[in-house]
Amino acid sequence: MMRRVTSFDVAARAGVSQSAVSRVFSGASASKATADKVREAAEALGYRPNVLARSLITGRSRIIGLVVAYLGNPFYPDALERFSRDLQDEGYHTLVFTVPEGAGEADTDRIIQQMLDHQVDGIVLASVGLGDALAARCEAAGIPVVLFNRGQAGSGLAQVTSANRLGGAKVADFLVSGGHLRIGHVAGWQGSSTGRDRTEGFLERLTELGQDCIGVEDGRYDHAEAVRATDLLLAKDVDSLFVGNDHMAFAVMDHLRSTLGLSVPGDVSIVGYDDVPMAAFAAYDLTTVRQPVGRMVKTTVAALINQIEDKSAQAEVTEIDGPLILRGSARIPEGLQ
Amino acid sequence: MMRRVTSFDVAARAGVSQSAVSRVFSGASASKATADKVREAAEALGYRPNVLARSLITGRSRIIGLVVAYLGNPFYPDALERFSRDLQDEGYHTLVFTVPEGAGEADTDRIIQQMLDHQVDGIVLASVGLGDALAARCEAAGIPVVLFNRGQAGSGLAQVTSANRLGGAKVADFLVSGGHLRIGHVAGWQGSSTGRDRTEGFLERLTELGQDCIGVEDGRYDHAEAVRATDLLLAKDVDSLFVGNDHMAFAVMDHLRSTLGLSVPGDVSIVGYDDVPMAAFAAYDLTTVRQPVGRMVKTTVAALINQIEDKSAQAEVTEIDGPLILRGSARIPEGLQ
DNA sequence: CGTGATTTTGCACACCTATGCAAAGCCTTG
DNA sequence: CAAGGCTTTGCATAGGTGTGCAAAATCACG
Repeated sequence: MMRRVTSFDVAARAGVSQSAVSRVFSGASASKATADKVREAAEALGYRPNVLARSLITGRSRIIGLVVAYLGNPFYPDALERFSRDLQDEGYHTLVFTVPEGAGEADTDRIIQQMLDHQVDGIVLASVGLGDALAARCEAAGIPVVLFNRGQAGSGLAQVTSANRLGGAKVADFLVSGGHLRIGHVAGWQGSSTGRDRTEGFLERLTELGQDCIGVEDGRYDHAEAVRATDLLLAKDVDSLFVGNDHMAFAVMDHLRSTLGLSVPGDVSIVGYDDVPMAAFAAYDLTTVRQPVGRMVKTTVAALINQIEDKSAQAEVTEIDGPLILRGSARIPEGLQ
Repeated sequence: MMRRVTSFDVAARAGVSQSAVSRVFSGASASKATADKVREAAEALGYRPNVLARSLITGRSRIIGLVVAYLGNPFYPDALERFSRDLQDEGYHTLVFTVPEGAGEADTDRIIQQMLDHQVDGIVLASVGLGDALAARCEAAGIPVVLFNRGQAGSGLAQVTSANRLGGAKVADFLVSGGHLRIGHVAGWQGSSTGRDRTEGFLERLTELGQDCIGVEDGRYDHAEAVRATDLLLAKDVDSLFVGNDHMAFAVMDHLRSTLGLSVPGDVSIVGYDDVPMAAFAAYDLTTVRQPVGRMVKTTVAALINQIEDKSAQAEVTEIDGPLILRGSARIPEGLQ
């Protein structure tokens, strides 16, 4: 195993000092002449600056910690892929941390410590289920944090979500104008801001429209729970369901069609939330509110880098609007055909 | 922003030398007495060793580079989640690199360089589409590499795959004993070893059974291509299709049922490969060969760590067998009901 | 208690880069 | 040509840890 080639080697070959080499590679000022000599020598020797040494002295690792809980919901892999790509484009890298299913305080602490140990420059918390403790501790450690697809009122943390209340309202508008009279709601986990906001926006708009919601059941973003909730609502004879995310909506549709032999949208209209790629598959053809992942990720990255480069920058709270995507899982109002 | 607390601070408080502190935290020998004093002082000051400094001097970062191309196929998020978790358990961390869609030589080079820059201790190449150049260069850089779900004959690299040839053969057995007479194959990408192996195992066994394959079309692991391939095979009047992975099989089923109005398995039996979680969803209920992700990942991690800790360890080539999972997308032989 | 073997400890240096500071170089202008 | 301003350069040090080496401490044993 050859010894690594260092800036001293390059300096020697180029006939300059080590600091000159450093300056050339860190973008500081240097004359054209020396820059050329240094680059040539570096090229010849195959020199690359040692990231670790650089991070050690600058205190900036150019690594972002991405905390994620559950990749089974296809919304998150999609986001993860984009995060990795966008951060790469900005010269950052992505260290992934997964939170075990039933993560307790202890697990959370360990993860935080590990991120601090690696001196990540910033953190993206891309998981609805994470306790507030985690966010608070990141904040306390003085590391920029952005919550992705997760809000936390009054936390003072930056956050990027879709316009969940508005999205919920759009679904209400859509179902009512579609002539549905017995509307039910399999809610997203009410312990999460996204779940609550979608539900509230939905119910408020229904009230404004003078329509009742037959029933609300918490599906906890979980397949089995969603099925259980669906059964409860069916007992109340619903003709339509707003389901808190696509992942649950698939389970609901499968249950309605395969287990109960019902027709969607013939017997029950289904509307989801997220517009994951699978929602467009013909087997589901799910009408749903799109969360614009691309823009959400770009906004998150921008907010994070902004905070990193200007520590005094205040935390922004961003909501990104997404359209209702009309497909075949819910009766479509005549005017919109 | 407080200054970080260093091993010197701990040493001072504990009344020992810095090296004593270092030894306690790096697991080297130390007397019980000093170890206790050091730990207590560290606890009081909130000291944690600086990972960067440690990596700089030991040359080991305890970071694994995970290269992945396409997370749209749910097999990979599942694997990624497990990698992150298992590596965390072993004290390693996961730096994720995504290869852009049409990645050229230049992109590949950049990714390698970035991994080398970060001095990753090992690399997992979890992508079938990656050029051999990447693998070769990692090897050249002297960093342990394991190919995940991807083979490369004669490369001398460690690799972990499922038993793809055997899996293909199982499908052949199953379709033939189910009484199918006009069998077609939407192949996985023939530029990948997984694709080729599944196809070869399948075709060889068909031949052994004295049965012809009506036609083979390369679906390139892509939705649109799979649909195109399906149309070509349907023109030959197939009664069953072995599709190279589940991800394509979903597209094929959607196309058959929704676009063409055919019944699965009534008109055409479909068998996939992977057994991603979605294959169990009622809408598809896909008969498929399971790739045991959990064991594949664990094996990969073990092989990688083995190579890291014992550089002379020779690269192992592991194949892991997985069962055919019987569901409703293909006619089931009477004996197996 | 003395001697030799073994463990523990501290010193000093290495790892590799970035950066403040002062000296040296260059350019401009009268 | 000289003076003054600006840019470039090298020196030296910091950043926080691991580790070889030799001294010191501990232990075993006669």
